[in-house]
Amino acid sequence: MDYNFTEIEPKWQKYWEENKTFKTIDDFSKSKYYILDMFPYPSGAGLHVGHPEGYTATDILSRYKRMKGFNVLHPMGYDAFGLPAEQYAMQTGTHPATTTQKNCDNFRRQIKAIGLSYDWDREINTTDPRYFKWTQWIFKQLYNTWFDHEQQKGRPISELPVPEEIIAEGKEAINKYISQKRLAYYDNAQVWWCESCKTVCANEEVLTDGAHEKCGNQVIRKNLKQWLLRIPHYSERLLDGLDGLDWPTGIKDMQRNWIGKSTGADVDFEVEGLNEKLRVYTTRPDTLFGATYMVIAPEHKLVNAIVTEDQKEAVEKYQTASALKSDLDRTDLAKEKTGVFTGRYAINPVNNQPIPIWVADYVLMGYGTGAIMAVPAHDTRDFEFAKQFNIPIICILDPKEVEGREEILAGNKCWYEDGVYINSASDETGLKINGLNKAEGIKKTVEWLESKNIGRATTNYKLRDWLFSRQRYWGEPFPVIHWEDGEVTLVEDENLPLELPALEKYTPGESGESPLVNAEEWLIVTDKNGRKGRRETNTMPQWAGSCWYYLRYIDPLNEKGIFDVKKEQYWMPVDLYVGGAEHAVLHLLYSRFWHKVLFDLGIVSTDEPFQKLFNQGMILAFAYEAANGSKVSSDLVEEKGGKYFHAETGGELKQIVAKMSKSLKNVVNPDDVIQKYGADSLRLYEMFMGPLDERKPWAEKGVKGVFNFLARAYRFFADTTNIVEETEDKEIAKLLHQTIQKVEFDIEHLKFNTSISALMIFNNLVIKKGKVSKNTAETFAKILAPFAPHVAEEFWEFYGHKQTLAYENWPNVDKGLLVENTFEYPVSFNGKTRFMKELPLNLQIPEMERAVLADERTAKWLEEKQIRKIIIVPGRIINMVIG
RNA sequence: GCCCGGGUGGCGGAAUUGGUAGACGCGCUGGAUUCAAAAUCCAGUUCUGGCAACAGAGUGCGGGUUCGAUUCCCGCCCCGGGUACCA
Repeated sequence: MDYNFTEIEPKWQKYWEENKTFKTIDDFSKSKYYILDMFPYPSGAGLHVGHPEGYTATDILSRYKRMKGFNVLHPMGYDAFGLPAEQYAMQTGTHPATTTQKNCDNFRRQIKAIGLSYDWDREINTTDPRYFKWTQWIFKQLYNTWFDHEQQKGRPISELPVPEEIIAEGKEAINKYISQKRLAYYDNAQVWWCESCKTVCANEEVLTDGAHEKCGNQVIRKNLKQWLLRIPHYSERLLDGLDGLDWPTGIKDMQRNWIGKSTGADVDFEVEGLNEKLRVYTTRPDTLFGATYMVIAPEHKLVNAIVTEDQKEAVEKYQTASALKSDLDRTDLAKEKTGVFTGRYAINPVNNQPIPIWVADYVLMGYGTGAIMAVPAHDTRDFEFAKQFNIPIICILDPKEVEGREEILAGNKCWYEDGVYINSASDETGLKINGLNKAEGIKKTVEWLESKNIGRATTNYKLRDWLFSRQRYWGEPFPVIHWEDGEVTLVEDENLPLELPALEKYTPGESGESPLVNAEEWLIVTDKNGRKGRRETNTMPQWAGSCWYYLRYIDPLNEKGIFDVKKEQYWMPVDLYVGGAEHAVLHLLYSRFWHKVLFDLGIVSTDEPFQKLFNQGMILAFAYEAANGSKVSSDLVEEKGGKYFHAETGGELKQIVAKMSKSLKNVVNPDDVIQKYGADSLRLYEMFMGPLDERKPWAEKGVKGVFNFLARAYRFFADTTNIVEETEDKEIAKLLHQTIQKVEFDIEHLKFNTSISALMIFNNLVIKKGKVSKNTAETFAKILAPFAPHVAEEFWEFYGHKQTLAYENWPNVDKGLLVENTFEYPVSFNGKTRFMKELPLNLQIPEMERAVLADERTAKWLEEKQIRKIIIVPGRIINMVIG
């Protein structure tokens, strides 16, 4: 009986498809389980073996949960807007929709060949007008929502209270006021611009070295009219929500860092000879006594007022210079700090001392107030700056028993941890914190500031407004019209979706406009009064479609609404969401933001979308490196006796592990693996490689290993002569139930590698025994089914069943079979295991002691030694302390 | 620099969370089968010494706690990811 996977697998894939085996019914009486994969961008290259890693894991869990009686929602779709299809259109004139369609068809074919149990009737595609109609609809909700900070909740814009004085100013002022509150707004924004892609990018899409994440080109700053979303309003909610989620701590930490909450105080400083106050934000108001200078950002609006006549030239020169610098230059840590004295002094409110005001670009306009008080003794950046410009450094926090304390007290070393205040009291102002520690100092100083009305406790966040438009064709059009009189209106719901016009040319406008400006007929609109308007030519970023797709799977064909309310209440939240960690902050933060807005508006029933998140690790591949460190393409590598050589130069190469890449020619295509070993082997190997969340290299030899397991299992379990109608052998029965238990536990904990190992161990035993009862064989087929569903269905049919086993009950563990009467104890002397001794588990400790002492092997280890102590842990170990 | 992960045989990785380190798989060695090979089956395989029984060493490094540490604590080193003048 040969394991003929090329026959078995298409047979069952056809069966599942024809019988709609995995169609999900909205049966509200059953317990639900919503298990979601991050949907792919359908690239022209097709799947690589990294995709099926997460997909297989969720498929195993889905199949298992079905057998456990759950109603499982397990859908797939495509995040299909994106630049590659548009770039291809520019080169060839092929409509992006055509390219996208083709790529999706290929992805679907590849995914189906893996035997994944998706409900294909729920497939969605973000570029489908029936889908993006609702993306546009959500945009309208964002536009028509404001955030009530008091209630910490998004509310309809119609409920926004407008102050009397604004109403008095008239309609224009009211509209302006309202637009300042909308979660989506249109404004001039300093944005990142990629000259090669001819589009703006969100902060998050710019890498730390200033390169565009998508293309690697260096981005520049540009001022453009853009759509932005006020995600920072939801900072606190986004932070709070994390606590209740079952997510990897690393991802939660990354989101927390990204939101970047900090608490401190705003403090107002009088400026000498000027009727202006300089407001700073500090997290360390307690160190005010140590403030020896102040810094304002070069773009600060008070710079011109503060700078004195004789410093004017130098400051202006500095402002110009830093305006020209890219953000990369400004944030490059390697460089030295720069700055210029303004010539003017501020008054430190805690002791009325004048301190110089400097302009320096290490202070950023976009955070806090764009101005700081500098405490060089207790802040490393200020310390560096003060050293450079010979500004006094006054230590006000005694670190006490710390190495280098003298240096710190002398102001030669920076100290930013806790301590006891010194030099921190003023009779004149009444603030005295000497002797207190950091926490007490902060509290007392803030109270003092507030009582004098010169400062207040404040919270700041790093999170910025989300730049939500792109100068692209292949994205969702904004349902927005800009009228000639300046009014902005949204397209009526009944006129959604607003579809993309056909274009002849996909090249973007030079001035930074999207290709949509070329579609004149689409672009220009006239209302019933003859007023002319122009449609928004920007389109939404790719994040838009992926922000809410998990909601559409719930009711994908609904034409009347975004989804049915009852269905949403039944299926949400997503119970398990599996995907790559590269979406840790972007997609997952954006999604959570939209979801919370929809929740506040009463559209969805849960505050958070994804209850449990799991990140699969990246699949890497072997690559080869020459002696000089250069990488060698895999097709030029020859293996001889476990060593690797360059096919042309003959030089020995080192095997390394690297990301799969076209240039290294080490990309593995699942199609090839399936052709050679079958889908069940592909699935098994994806899971057997190692823990799901770890990065690990693909090794074809490993695929062979799991293939051997399936082939061995097939030869045994598909052979009638091995399957007998008898009561089961005791050893097999016991191991079978241990295996059920192990597999079940491991699936629940997403430890698929060890569950497969357990199945192998069982397989090895029955083959050794030579025969097995029919009942056992059927049970084995069931527990194998989530992992290798094709071959499991084949066994099931072979044992005479007419229906799929996809909905058979998961076998129960017979606990009675697992009870052990004896245990083989490792007997150790001083912690070193010396021999094994089997003892009944019901033996009392003194009896056990006697039994071990009576053992002749014990005597050997006791020669000339005394027993000091005997440690016995029933069911675990026996250890004798001798000496 | 800071925040997360992670370092275990020739390789991928196990270890019920303090109790026999190396499950399972790959590779390798020997044997069976075969004219031969592939496939398959059986045995062995952490390292060092020994024919063997056995002995010693061993989970990145150095300390510590413990009868007992891959697991807990302290101090380092290396690799991966994130972040970066956020006051």
